[in-house]
Amino acid sequence: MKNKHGSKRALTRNQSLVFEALRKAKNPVGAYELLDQLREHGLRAPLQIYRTLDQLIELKIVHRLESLNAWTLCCDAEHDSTPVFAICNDCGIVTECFDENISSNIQKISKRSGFVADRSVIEIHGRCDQCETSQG
Amino acid sequence: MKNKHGSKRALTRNQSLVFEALRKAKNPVGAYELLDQLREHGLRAPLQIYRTLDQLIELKIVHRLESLNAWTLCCDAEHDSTPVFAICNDCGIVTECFDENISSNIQKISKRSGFVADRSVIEIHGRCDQCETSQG
DNA sequence: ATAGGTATTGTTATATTATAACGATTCTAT
DNA sequence: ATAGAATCGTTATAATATAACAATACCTAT
Ligand SMILES: [Zn+2]
Ligand SMILES: [Zn+2]
Ligand SMILES: [Zn+2]
Ligand SMILES: [Zn+2]
Repeated sequence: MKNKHGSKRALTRNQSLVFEALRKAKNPVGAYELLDQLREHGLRAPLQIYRTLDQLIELKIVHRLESLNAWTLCCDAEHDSTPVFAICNDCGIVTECFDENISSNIQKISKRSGFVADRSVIEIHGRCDQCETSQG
Repeated sequence: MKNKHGSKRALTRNQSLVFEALRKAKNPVGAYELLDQLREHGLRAPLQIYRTLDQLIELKIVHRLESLNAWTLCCDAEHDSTPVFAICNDCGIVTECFDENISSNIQKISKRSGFVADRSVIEIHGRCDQCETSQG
């Protein structure tokens, strides 16, 4: 994904299309919903979407939400720490946040059992502030 | 799932079948794999499996691993706190563990943004102690 | 610039995972 | 026993994801 100079390569056409679709969406988007939206721009097959999403994940600008089967833009291209996603059951909004302690606790819990962590999935379901206050 | 005395009801036939299949498995099992195994005992349709799994989750004796699309027995029927699953990429073994701090951190991270947590998914992928030490 | 090899992309087909709809059966309370 | 509610079985179908291979673009050395 990087060119020979190590700098970031511009996004390919498919990558840009998927990126823009995700950027315009309020909430995470499923693969087939992306496909529907991008048909008019020439994407016809699921694999074109899935491959592109994998590439954008590799580039660290997109995350997959495992408990939703959906994808969302990363809030910030630079983080190394494990993101924590807060997912609202009502409005579907997803907030990416970080917590030093959670990351270090995962390290600890891993070391305790000799487990070497690689990738963490942390997805909290509940109700966002807005839904909580507006509807009781 | 509880009878009128509030005590735990015995498992139904389907529940027992799925429970036993999970108990015998070393690792989490997918719905269609369960279906294959239980065909000889009279289960024929995916819904019979999915419904039963939902019931066992409701009974808090089974967990679903969101990042695997698979299910596993709970290590301990009594916990209230959020389980943390360590999933080995190599051998597929899944260890359910707990960490007071992680639970309280999730509370904090939630409160910070007014989010009210409901259900947490924490799944750590990596290599288990055994795979790590045996194969370098 | 051109040929040859490599990596990426497009396309078709298919696999895997999950749910909708509805009738049959069982359970529950009177 | 009987009516209503809940659960279950069955068929069909929806939703999500990948395998296989051909076509195209890309890189490298001449
Ligand atoms: Zn991020
Ligand atoms: Zn909300
Ligand atoms: Zn458990
Ligand atoms: Zn292992």
